Amino acid sequence: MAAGDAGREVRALLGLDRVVHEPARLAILTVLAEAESVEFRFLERVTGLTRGNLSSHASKLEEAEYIEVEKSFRGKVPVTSYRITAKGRAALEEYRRRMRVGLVGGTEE
Amino acid sequence: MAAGDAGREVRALLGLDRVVHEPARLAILTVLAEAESVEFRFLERVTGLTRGNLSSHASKLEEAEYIEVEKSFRGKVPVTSYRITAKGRAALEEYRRRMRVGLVGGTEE
DNA sequence: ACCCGTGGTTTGCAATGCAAACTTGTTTGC
DNA sequence: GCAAACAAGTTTGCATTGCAAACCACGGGT
Repeated sequence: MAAGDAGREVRALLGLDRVVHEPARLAILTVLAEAESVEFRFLERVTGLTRGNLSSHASKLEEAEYIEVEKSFRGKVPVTSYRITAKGRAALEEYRRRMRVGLVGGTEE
Repeated sequence: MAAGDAGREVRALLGLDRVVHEPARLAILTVLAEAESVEFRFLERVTGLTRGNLSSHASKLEEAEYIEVEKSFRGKVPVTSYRITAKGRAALEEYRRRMRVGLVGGTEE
């Protein structure tokens, strides 16, 4: 019945950041937002993504400068760690804001 | 620091219904969820989508049986109206639930 | 008769998500 | 000490899909 002013909320959905909107990347950013630094293997386990997908989504987040990558060695084995950037955190916050606005009436009826 | 149990919430994101997840379709469903029946032109205005996109997204929602289409005439001009189905409403509710779970900590820090 | 506006649908292209194959290096078995 | 298996990611190929632009059908002016 609030269809008259649904326009504003609904358009918030249309403006969602596509980079963040992809579930795999949203999952990655969500995890990174809660820790200083997260290792590839940990992300793999916690998200359940395959290595391939995790790798390519991480690359896309890196291109967008939403995360930073740190490559090092633990002993002799390579370890890749990720860290969310300020830009990434801002994008995630904005995404959440928009999504919350768009999810109007989730509790009603 | 709640990274230990982040897995459950994060995986909720990975299970998001792709049909609903597309912003244009989420917008359409959101509007339809709030009214008995909605006309094409109204949807066009309120979402800001082009006719082409609106038409094809509506087709996809119809294929998924999330909405029903009613074609009629107002005088001599064709009018297409959409109505959300029970299945569509359920899918939208489930989507919102998952998204809310996944959007953990949106207010913190 | 012709052009314009309304109400949609179809088409073509460029982007992208996913899984499977590949790469680089290390450890283990014999 | 050499080959096979394993670890940690990355790259590739394909099939899907979202978007915009072109298209179609029809009624009303002029």
